[in-house]
Amino acid sequence: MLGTQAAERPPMPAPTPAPSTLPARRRAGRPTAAVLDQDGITTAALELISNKGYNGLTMAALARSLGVAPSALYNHVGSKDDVLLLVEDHLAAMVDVSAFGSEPWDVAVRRWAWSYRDVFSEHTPLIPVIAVLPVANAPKTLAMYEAVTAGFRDAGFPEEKIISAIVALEAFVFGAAYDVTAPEDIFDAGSLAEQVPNFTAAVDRLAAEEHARPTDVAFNLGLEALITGFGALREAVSD
Amino acid sequence: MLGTQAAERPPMPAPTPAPSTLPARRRAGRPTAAVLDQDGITTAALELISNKGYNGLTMAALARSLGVAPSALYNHVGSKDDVLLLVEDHLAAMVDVSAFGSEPWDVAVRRWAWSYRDVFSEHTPLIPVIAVLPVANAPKTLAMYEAVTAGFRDAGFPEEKIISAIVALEAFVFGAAYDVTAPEDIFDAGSLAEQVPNFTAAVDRLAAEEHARPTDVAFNLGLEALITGFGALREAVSD
DNA sequence: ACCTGAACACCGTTCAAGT
DNA sequence: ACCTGAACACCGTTCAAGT
Repeated sequence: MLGTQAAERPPMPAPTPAPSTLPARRRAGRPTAAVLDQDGITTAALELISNKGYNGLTMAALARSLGVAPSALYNHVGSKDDVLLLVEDHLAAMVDVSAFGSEPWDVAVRRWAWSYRDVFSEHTPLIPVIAVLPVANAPKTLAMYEAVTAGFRDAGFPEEKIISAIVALEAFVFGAAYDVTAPEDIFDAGSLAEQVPNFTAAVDRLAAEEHARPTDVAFNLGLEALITGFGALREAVSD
Repeated sequence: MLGTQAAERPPMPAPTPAPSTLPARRRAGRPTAAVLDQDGITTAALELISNKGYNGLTMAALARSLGVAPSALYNHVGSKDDVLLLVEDHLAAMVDVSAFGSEPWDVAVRRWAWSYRDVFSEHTPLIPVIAVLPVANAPKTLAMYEAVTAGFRDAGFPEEKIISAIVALEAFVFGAAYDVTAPEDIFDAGSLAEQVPNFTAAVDRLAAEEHARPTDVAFNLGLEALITGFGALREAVSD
């Protein structure tokens, strides 16, 4: 018993710790300089998600990767949802809105929508958060909306329809982001195949036809229909 | 101490319990007739979701509402995700596909899509589950796909495009289901309003204009664009 | 086969104590 | 103000024991 107990902790810790590459163990109490901030938390969360996925993003794991106790995080965020919000806003800044203002409207929408889908298809657990997210709490997300709205206005879109069109496009983008993550054989009816002959035939026919990823073919089909439909709403514009 | 201990449990339980309206406490061991099945679990889960929302749907709460221990559930489902799958398949049967085969294609798609959105807008936590769900495990969901596929084929849709069109419509429906749940002031930029003038103007303009719910206006706009765009893919058909 | 009851390995979050 | 450490009230899931 004594032997195993001794192994748990060094018997005489040095009063002044020797210089070491190991992170010095922090004593309780306020550190002289804050070790955490929202940017650092965001970066660590993204790193964790990239390595372990969203199941690996726990407050404990996040704290560990930052070298602090879990409770320390709550000095900088109100909840885990706040962390997800920080991540979401970071990702919104990566969505490509550069074509609005430089390219024709349809080209700009196409580039924006594909980029938006690609970014969030790797982060679908954020979608429920975004959908309910007041934009006031997400400045980079808001900046994205501003760029897109300006693009629609300059393209001659009637102002009262701009938000509705963006909301509809965004709904399609989010739904399509989930579809990207679906398993390839999601439409395999298995033993029930003979009970759904039309469906099975259509699935087989698509598989025989396609070269591109089915999820990309579907996204392209829907996006082009939306662009065509919404393009007809535009009023005559000079340039 | 003796007093409090006595209060925890009746000191002498009757060997044969007297008839009572209280549910008789089950002893350990296999009951003579199974008390659980998948239908009962599904019904109890729906009831729980309806009363307490998805946060209230825990394996413990589900077991309690069924009068069993939580571990008993695992004789009938493999995991909590299996429970969500049972609920999803039940809801799929409530989606209105009745217009396929009796009404024109565009009317049928319109009725299906609105119904699909309405059903799942109250059950958005299922959407991540459906998106990755192999249809072989969800017979009622599969039956819905069969009805829609047959409707598209009979309307003269080229077979190799049917699945892509359905996937695109479904993506839009799922994204729109989230939008229904969004708070009304989701687009209020707050103190950042002056930094996003185009966006703020468009949001204000929409608010001044609309009578219907903004989420319904956006859904209608997108759905009609998709119906128009996809309708053009149809080949000439006799009836 | 199908139940109970105890246990396991987690969660997110709170809060007193320390500097 | 910003950290540690202990504690709280949960989770979903496993498994031996019982009939």
